Amino acid sequence: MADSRTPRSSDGLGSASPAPAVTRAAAVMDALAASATGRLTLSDLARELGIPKSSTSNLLLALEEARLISRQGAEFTLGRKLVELGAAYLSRLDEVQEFYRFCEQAPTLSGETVRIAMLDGTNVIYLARYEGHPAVRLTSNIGDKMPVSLCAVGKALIARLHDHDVDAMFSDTAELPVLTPKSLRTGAELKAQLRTIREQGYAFEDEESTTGVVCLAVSVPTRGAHGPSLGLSVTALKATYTEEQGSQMVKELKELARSLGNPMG
Amino acid sequence: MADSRTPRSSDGLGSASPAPAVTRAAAVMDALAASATGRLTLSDLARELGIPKSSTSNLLLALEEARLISRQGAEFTLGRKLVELGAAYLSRLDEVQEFYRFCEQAPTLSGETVRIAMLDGTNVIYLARYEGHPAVRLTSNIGDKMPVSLCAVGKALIARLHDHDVDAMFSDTAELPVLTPKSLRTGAELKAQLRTIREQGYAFEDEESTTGVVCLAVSVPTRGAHGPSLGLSVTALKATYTEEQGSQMVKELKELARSLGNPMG
DNA sequence: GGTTACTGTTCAGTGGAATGAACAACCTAC
DNA sequence: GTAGGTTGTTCATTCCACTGAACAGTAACC
Repeated sequence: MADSRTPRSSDGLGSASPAPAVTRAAAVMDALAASATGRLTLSDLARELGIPKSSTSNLLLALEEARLISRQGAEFTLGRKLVELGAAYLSRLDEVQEFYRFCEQAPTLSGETVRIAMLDGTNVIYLARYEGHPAVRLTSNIGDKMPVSLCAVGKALIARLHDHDVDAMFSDTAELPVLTPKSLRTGAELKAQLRTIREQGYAFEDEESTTGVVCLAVSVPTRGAHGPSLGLSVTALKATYTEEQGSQMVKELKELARSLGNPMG
Repeated sequence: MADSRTPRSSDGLGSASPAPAVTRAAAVMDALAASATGRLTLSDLARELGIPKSSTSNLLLALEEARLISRQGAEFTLGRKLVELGAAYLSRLDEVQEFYRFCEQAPTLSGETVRIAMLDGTNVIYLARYEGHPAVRLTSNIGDKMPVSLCAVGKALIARLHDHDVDAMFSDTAELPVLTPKSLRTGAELKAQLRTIREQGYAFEDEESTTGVVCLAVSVPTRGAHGPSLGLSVTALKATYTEEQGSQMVKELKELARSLGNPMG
């Protein structure tokens, strides 16, 4: 009862938003990004987002004109403009621009796959990858998302948050996504690891996302006050990995992180 | 007289648009992507786009909530969500997903820098890069844009268009952007090359974007009816480049292109 | 201190965009 | 063929988001 007055609050979107069309447009793109095939029809979108079909039609027309989405017959997909904009975002991240240059100066790392990733909610997004002498090529691509609990970079990045922020993301009993038998299962397990990570200054992943693969990661000091939270990781084969090699990698990762964290490093 | 009635047509945006807020939001992101520093204030944006400040404020609030832009003090930048969306777009392009795998099977190419790019208006956008044994590492990054007239891929891609489409993009006297003394200068010069490219089946770039560097490129047959126009290029040093090596590269590029063009190649 | 030129915010009035019912154009089905 | 399920489109009505002027807060200038 009570204030069932607001007719539009039926959708889950933020309550009194200033430019609802924009919020909805973003929801459309999210839905397309989240859908399995990346293709949805007008009716699909209208149903999923709880927007009247006629309004959805208008919305899609505007999005299409802006090339933020693309119409393919009766189906809609994300548009090319998004590649452009995403690239523009990355081109402004000096850390990414400098990443390749710095990787080459790290003797141990240069033989392995090094990646730089960004924290995004409870996921990390891989931004760039350096493969010195690709013995094993990872299947992961730039832009791929990975739950923080499943990878070393993810753990390194949330280890930097305050406890109550982590608590807000994961309750102790929260069920975490699982990819291998060694994947962490609960929020509590994850938080226990964070303590170790904070003490050591780096994170380790032991076949938690891919069997046969281990990872080391550190976080990059954030430049300025508002930049995204960035981290670096190295991937190695469990079969050939040694602690000795690991500590050398961590050392080099930390150097890289320091370089990237210092403007004009 | 007559229909000077529409008060809002003062901005250069498409006339009667259905969801103007969306069109404007896209314009905001474009402006941020185009600006030199990637940082603009509310007033900057309002002035540049010809939108009242109060409206701009609302727009920015909604964009920020959707994480399509990010506020940093008084300045706005593109938002992280754009990386996510751009990545989602690319992850649906099977050609890009398969690109790395196929590159490794090309013996000559595997020692060079191979790239896959997408046509976007009068520019190409580089989507992925493969560096087998990086003798020379290019400074270009994924997502970088390049005018079609300045690179082999660009020329290969517009060679595929009909003449009248090319004419619509470039008049004969159009002044093309110039990066080196060898850059093409006019639309007419460009169009003359297209004929050769169509005959040969590949495009060549002779130090037109970077002195000391040559490029070969072919276009990839478009899958389905609506996909983007994709092309492949190899980069080599002019100093070590031979015609013999070139014709081998073209052969392998064409094989790659054919593989990528065939679903489940 | 006063002036000017900015910044971004507030708020009431209003014009245009969102709405939903009715529509048309398909399909499959039995 | 008629019914039931789609699909996306159209259009008059109505309400809400946009507007613009007035506001407040800051910075630089003489």
